[in-house]
Amino acid sequence: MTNSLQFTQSIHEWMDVFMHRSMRGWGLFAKSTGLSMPQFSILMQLHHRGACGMSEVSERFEITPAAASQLVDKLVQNGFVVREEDPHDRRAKLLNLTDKGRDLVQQGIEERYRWLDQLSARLTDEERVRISEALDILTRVATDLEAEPA
Amino acid sequence: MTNSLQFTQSIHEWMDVFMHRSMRGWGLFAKSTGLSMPQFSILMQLHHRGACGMSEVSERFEITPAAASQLVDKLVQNGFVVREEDPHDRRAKLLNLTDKGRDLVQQGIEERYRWLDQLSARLTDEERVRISEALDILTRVATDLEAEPA
DNA sequence: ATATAAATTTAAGCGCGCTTAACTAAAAAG
DNA sequence: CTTTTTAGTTAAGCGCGCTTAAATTTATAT
Repeated sequence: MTNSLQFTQSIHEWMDVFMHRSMRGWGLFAKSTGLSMPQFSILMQLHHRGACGMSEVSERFEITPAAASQLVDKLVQNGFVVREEDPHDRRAKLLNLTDKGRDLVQQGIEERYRWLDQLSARLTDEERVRISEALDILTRVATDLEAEPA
Repeated sequence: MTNSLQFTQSIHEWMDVFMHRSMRGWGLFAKSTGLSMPQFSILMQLHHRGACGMSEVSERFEITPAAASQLVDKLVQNGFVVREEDPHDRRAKLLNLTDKGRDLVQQGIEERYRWLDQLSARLTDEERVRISEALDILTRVATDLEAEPA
């Protein structure tokens, strides 16, 4: 209990620094590509979760199917995404990243991680080990917490 | 060098989990208040950096003075911000949070931290100490890195 | 005193993401 | 085989954040 306060303060400070820097970089990258944030998010989602239909986009982003369709349409027009027919259900579409889309995502991910790697370069071996262990614990607990939303 | 890869992976994983959850919560809160993200950001900035003029808002968010003026205007109309004359320069305005604005920010901050505190509750005392130390190192290094942008 | 610069506001207009409503086409149910 | 449900699209229209351009007021420089 006594260290709970210290923990709280440490994680809050880290969060402030981290969020500020990370969001900034992310936003700037999205802007530099000419894509809006919602458009870029769809690309990222396609990358992380793989091909999906329009309805899934609609549900995950909590927008109407109409909005999803229009949003995706711009990505298709710009050559980042292909909209194919689902062979199992001809009503549905299968959204997939094109090579161009995959490149952009990869570029975004690298951009996003660059700062963290600069951080890494400034640490000693011992610090890296300790931080690595600490973050693994946090990740595990956070993942657990997500899994059981109750 | 050998542990550099492990560190990279750990921090990237943590980043993914953390960003996802954190941004979602933040966005939902902003939405629940009826404020847009840019509007809410101005409130947060006023809270963190204190009163300032229109030009500062304009510069910090990289928008034109006109845009800043209009954005702030909505916050004023909704009673979150007051726009007073700067006594030292009657051309300039001094933006300040109202009590209502301060309350909202406070609420947002608590919302934003709630998840982290849930995380904390699941850790042992020893884990908290170790994580706390690790994050402090990261925060220090990150702050240093920001300071010398070169 | 006059000219210039700075801080801000107002107005017009654009693109975006979003919603509702109406529509098409294919699958599933009866 | 008809009816209903599901997946997706299109069109009209709204609010938002943004920009440029023009105007206003106050400070600064000459």
